[in-house]
Amino acid sequence: MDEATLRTTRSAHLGTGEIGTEVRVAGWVATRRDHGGVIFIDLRDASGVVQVVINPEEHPQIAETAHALRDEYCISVLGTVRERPEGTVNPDLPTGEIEIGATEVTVLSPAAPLPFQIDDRSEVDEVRRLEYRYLDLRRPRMAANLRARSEALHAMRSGLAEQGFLEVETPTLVKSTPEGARDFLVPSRLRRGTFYALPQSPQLFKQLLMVGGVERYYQIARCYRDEDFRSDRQVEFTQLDIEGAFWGQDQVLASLEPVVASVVGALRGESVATPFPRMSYSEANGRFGTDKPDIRFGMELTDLSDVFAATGFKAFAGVLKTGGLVAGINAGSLELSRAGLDGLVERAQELGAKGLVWMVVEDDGALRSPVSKFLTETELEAVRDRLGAASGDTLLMVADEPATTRRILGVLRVDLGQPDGHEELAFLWVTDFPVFEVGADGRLVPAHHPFTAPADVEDMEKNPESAVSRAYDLVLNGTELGSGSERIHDPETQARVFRILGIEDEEAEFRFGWFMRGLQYGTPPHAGFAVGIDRLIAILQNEPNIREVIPFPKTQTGLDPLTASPGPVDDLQLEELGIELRLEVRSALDGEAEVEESAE
RNA sequence: GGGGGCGUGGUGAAGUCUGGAGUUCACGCCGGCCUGUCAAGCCGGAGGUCGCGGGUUCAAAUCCCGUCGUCCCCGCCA
Repeated sequence: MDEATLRTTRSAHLGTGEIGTEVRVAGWVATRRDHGGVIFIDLRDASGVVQVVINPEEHPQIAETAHALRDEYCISVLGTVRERPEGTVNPDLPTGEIEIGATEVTVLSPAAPLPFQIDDRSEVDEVRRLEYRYLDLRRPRMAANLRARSEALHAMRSGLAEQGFLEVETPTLVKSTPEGARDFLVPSRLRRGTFYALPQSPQLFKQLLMVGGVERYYQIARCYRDEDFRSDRQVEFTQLDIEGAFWGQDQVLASLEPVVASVVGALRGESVATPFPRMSYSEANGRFGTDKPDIRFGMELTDLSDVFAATGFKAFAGVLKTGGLVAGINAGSLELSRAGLDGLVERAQELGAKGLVWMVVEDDGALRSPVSKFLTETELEAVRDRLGAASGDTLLMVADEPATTRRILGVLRVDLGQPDGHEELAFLWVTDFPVFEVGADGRLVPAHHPFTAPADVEDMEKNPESAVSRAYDLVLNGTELGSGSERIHDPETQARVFRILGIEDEEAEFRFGWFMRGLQYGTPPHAGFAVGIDRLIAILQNEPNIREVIPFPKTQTGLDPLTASPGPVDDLQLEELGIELRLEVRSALDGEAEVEESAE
């Protein structure tokens, strides 16, 4: 088979310039309009669509073939490019001024009746789309997203190559370091009883590349985290991973900004102002109640603690007495029913609030609220004033521990105020993250990861809970696109961080000894970042979830409907690995198989 | 681990609240007619155990219980 025997040009490359020339095109039957006599075929290939005309009077030998064509048949057509007759030009089609008068039609492959139509006009159940992903990829939406993804990767690679970055591949079978997310494990056959893990990120390898004298590294890296799915989370995802030696935060941000901007340019044809604005972690939390603020809209948090300093309203007074925070947002004109307002209260409770105070501003300025009767006129007036209340506005207040108050109002703010699409792009660097957070069990956990450099080592040991790090996030429209930091480059500081985290020297040696040894050999100060590519492209393509920009994604329960993966394996395979399934697991699998058999 | 939405011919939806014959709409599929359409048009036809299991009832797509799948959210995601 030679391409020249199947086609000599691409559909979308044809125009009035080719009129009179004989061409051969190949592709898929997008639509077929059979008039009994003349038959029109819209032939689609990767470049676009061109109209093929079959006239049985001129070429009776191909009429039968053409009549039998069905949607999505793969065909090759020989014919002559000609101007369309007057009045039949299609201005909606890039090739709409011309058509191909067919002299020969060859069916390369017929297509079975389709499970869904190859167009964007109807929403098809996503599992069905994934089961037939190869057909889904022919639809304009997915074809455009695949193309966009490719262009984004290309823009990243060329932008980083220009800056002298070296693309280095790190392994995807690595040592399990049970920190943070759950690892995917891969059993070793040659060393039975031991396991590789799939990498959660190339973090330690890229740091060792800095030790290895690779001064500027990047990789388009596949990463794996065995945690529950979300619309912006798959267990397997792709990040743009970079690291630079002799760098600090400013060099990292300055290197990434033009790369991200060129991706936006490639996908949207618009320019993004650089440098991106920056905001500290504490400012972001104070103003927006989150470390990933969507700054496309206001509705900022207002501290009302002083207003209620001497309040008789017990719910607020109690919280304030124990160092809590009373804050509010003005959600604007929501026009919610009582049930709608109750829904907000439920949402707040779902997020962990003890309660939510709502107030609706009446036409006369009065505040309609279940708690109005507990508040003085002075307090109500101050609330109106501080929140800039206008007639019809809904005001929401939360009283709790400061972090809880901010977090809940931050989520409600996004629920109620966030713009629907992503027409506008608001990039933001959030800087000066804390080194540690207090985990659920009361122990300190890294706010980013344990290799993040503290701003001040002495301060970190004295006040670990409030210590600031050299870590930063990139945020786009309220979505965290990625994070990075200046890294710890001396082994002693690294050991001190591990100790604060409760990882004793012996354990640190067992888990990270291989890495810490590397730090002993003249490690340059270094810093880096990782950008979530799936999220970035999804937002730029205005897609509601990252599955739309991943060629073969998984469902929320980790199933790939196309391959029915994950699936059971042979006993022989398990035996080679020295693995035996627990009885209840095995019988659950057998039960499933029986159910499937009896269904047939 | 928890909360919620959804599941109806091949596809998308309506019907479910308020039980009464598998009813309807659009697309697709099959056949016929049709020589300038471009989401072609016209005529005809086929196609569904209403996700699955159980219960209530004279009667269940509809009410109840359970279960499976899926999506969204909380937890989780160094």
